[in-house]
Amino acid sequence: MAIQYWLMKSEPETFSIEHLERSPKKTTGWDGVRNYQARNFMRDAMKVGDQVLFYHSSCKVPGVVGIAEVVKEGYPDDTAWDKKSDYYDPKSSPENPRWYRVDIQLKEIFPEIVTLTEIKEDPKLQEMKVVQKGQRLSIQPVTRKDFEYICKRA
DNA sequence: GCCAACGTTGGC
DNA sequence: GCCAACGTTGGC
Repeated sequence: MAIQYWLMKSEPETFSIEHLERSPKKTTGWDGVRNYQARNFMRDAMKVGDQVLFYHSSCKVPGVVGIAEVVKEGYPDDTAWDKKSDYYDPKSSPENPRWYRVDIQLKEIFPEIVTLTEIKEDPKLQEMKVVQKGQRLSIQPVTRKDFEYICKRA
C-alpha cells in the first residue's frame, strides 16, 4: 500500500516534539488516545513508514512543528489497564483491549513552526481537516499534497 | 477563562 | 434506539 499521511495532535505541556526528541531512539508509543475514530486509525489504517505531521495544540502558538514516522503498527495500549495511569479505563483489559497505540519516531523538527494561523490563511490548505470547524479529532488523515506543501513551507 | 462543537453516557 | 445531560477539546 502507498504511504499514508497523518496529523497527530499533542499538547506540548503534556508531550511536545522536544519530549519526542529526547526519548530513547526518538521514538514513543502514542498512548492515551481514548477516542474511537482515532483508535480505529491506529489499529487498522496506520502502517510502518507512514509519515506524520506533529501538531501542537492548546498552546500559545498552535501549529505543525515537525515530522515523525510510524515505526510500529497498532498494538494494545496497556495504560488502559494500569490503575495508576491517567488513562486508566476499567472497560479495557489485556484479554479484551479496547484501546490501541502506534509507535512513532521523530524525523525532523521544523526550523520554523507552520502555525495554525498560516494554515488558515493559505488558500491551498483549506482542505486540511485541522482548519475545518469543530474538528477535534486528535489523529487525522492528511493528503500527500498537503503534507508536502507543509514541509515546503516549513 | 470562555464557550462552541462534538463525543459519550445513561435513563427511558 | 432516542435524546438530554454532561464532559472534553481546543482556539481565542
